[in-house]
Amino acid sequence: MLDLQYLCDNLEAVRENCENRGVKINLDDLVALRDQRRELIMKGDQLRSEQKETSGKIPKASAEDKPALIARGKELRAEVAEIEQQQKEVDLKLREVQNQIPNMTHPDSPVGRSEEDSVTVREVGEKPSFDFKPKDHVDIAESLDLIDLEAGSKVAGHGFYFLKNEAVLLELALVQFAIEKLRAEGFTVMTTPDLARDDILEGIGFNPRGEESQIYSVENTDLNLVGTAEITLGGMKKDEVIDLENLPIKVAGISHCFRTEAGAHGRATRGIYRVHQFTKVEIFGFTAPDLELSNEFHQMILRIEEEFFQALNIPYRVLDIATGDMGGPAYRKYDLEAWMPGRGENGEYGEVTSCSNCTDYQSRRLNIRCKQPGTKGTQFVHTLNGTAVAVTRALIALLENNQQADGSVKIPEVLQKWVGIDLIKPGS
RNA sequence: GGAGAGAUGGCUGAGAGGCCGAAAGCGCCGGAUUGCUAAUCCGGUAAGGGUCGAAAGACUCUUCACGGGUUCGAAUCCCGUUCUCUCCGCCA
Repeated sequence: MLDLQYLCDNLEAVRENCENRGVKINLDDLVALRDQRRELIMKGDQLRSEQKETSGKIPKASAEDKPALIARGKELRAEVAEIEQQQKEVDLKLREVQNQIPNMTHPDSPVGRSEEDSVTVREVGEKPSFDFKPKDHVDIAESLDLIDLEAGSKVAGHGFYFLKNEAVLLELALVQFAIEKLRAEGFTVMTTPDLARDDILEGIGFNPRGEESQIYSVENTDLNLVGTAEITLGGMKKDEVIDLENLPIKVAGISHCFRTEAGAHGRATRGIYRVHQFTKVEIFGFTAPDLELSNEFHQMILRIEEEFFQALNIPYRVLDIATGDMGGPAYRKYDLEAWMPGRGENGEYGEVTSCSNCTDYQSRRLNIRCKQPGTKGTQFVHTLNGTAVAVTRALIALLENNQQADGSVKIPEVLQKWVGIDLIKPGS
């Protein structure tokens, strides 16, 4: 959510930004509602002021003056209630409009409506060349007995899976490797709740209930299965005031991610590329409200994400995501796409991680502020998030890039200490 | 799941219908003083909305977990909710 005052003071810039982001919105409504709100506040203030004054006189008033004052007090109470009701309604409408307006955008983000408009920043690593037809992860997993998709469908439906044997060890190894790396980078690591309340989801920018929601919600409660630990890691500081000297806060969390994938039917449904549940290690940061600092933090997250895939020896490219494709809260967003030799005809890149600088868009709604000792007031912190590793996608890249002609798969060296072997062989 | 206790400013913690946006302490800021990794003294110090103002600021309203209610008037009384703590039960 953006600041109301800011929105009204920068209508043209906001209008252009909405245009670039592909968000249709009537900003005139916003201004009209803001004006209504202002009038109601002024009227209400005036009435409450008189109300205070009236009731304040009563203890000292003479017996003959009292009844009139009390009667006036009753009148005022009714008038105040009326105004407050109107203001509540206006505030609600205002909030609705405000929530649809996306964050402002980094000046360097490529302008465009779709994925194709994103810009490749760099390609890193050498794509493996095979002297055989590389298999996709489903076929590899089949011959090595690593994933049971049918069992997943049986117990929970399409989009669920069982990892088996070395795939289990690989999941744990990927998580451990990520955690080890993040601790070395100074992050406080944690495991997080897999459920969160509606208001936390909304604060982060998710729409927990509704037709096209990506979120599984639990009936008869205000709880939802989280789509990412970004929700819980960001939500953990809700309503807090943080001393400036304690920023930045660097946290990372292991969680499961649950996504309904509503509207994604028919898109890359094979295997474990698009699933309803996966394990992820998420990076999250709270910084001072200073673009220089949060942009720097953003670059650090990107660096960590890249180093992770470099260490696994998986080729990838970095995309600077176009305005129309980055979602409401982000000010700037990068994706890492790993090379997946089994995708498409001759291999394709597939998204494995992303990272966003959300500036104060999330913190405003979550009410996460910071305070500098000795200064008046508070400011909303900047929040950032990124994926250290999303296990299923990383697993796809790992299996497909490291497959051998004999059907075996090499384990990247950095993971071997956890997996315990250097090669997954058929029938082993 | 059952019983009880609680939720007050950045933190600790008083307050028990009007004199309370709220004592005191800590912390923080400014100053004085002595000098020596500090002590003492004095003063200041909540957040948010709105109006006016170029700004500094002035004025005003809201906020004592949240939502209702009683009342001319609620941190204070009543009801509901959430959360925390203690005890009991159950349980990995």
